[in-house]
Amino acid sequence: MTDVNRGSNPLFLRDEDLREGIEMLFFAYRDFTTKPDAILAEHGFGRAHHRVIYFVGRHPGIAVKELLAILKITKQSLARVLRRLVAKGFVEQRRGVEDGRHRLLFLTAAGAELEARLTADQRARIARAYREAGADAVAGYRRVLTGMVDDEGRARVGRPGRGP
Amino acid sequence: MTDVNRGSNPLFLRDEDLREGIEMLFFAYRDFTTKPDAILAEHGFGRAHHRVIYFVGRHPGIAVKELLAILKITKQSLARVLRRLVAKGFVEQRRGVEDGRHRLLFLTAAGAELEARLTADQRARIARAYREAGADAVAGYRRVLTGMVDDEGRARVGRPGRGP
DNA sequence: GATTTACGTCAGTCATATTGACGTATATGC
DNA sequence: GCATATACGTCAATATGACTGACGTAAATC
Repeated sequence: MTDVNRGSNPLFLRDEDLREGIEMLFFAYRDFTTKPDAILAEHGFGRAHHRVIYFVGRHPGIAVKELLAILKITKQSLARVLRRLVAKGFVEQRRGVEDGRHRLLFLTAAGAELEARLTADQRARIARAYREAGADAVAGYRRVLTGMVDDEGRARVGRPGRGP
Repeated sequence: MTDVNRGSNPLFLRDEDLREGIEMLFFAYRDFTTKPDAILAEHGFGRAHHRVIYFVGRHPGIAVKELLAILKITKQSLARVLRRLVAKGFVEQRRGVEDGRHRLLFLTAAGAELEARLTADQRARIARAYREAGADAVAGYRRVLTGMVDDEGRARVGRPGRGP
């Protein structure tokens, strides 16, 4: 086991500490989705639409299969969400040039605008928390959360582009 | 604005940094719920049942209204979940002594056992991430996440008992 | 005694997700 | 070139989770 007691104080993990960690994650996620949910409701969209818009914006030209790997849902679930986003003109599909089987996904101008609106509150929330906590705390936040996600997801965070 | 640049390095927040923060939260939450979801499926339960079991275990004797305030869902949504948990013998309702209108919620022995199973993976996950990251990082994680939740939720984290 | 509070419930609706099966177009390997 | 694998779409059935709106009951409070 590496890096035990690396900090200034030894790490005694009581059940109470662990539960606090669980709850903070729950509350943060809950409050993190409140504002976007309200914006999505204007269009009759749900949280799933937000996730698709976010990751398509983050990885322009992402293929359906790669998006499925990020979201970890079935293609049937994604299809229904994607269908509406395309129908309403927020997402655009283009046939892949190198591999004609791929349907590459892009945000339209309207999609990019909606993405910005949806993410604005979340970005502001993160920025505020980061500034109030300070750079050292941000580094700690990143270290802990990175340790919490599975290897596969760890590789995916903060690496924009087409994917592997 | 307080506490800006409190750490060893000044805080320049690029869009990239903020998005990374958003994504880590998404992936952590996603991976955090995978294992419990599988256990819940054995009983035909969903994530909502886990949340109720967790918070009833955390606050034995909590009233329905207080639970609704934590979960931020409608009483109709809670009722359906609670009904099944009571019917299957995981949660128990007792009429309040001081105030006869309250239905106080408790886990049964089976409920406590299920709660332990459900939370085991999450606790292990947090514990591992905490140990690998070190005490300083944990303090940072807590600082940042605390800044992210709304005031109301902030007061609720890590304060077991009956509630206000 | 009237009002408020806490809780339960019926009814209808919608979004998100699942499994399973089938079809089509394209790429790849022998 | 043909067989197979891959990427994607779709139809169908089903379940959970959440909502709004309305109505009822019991207990506390003013």
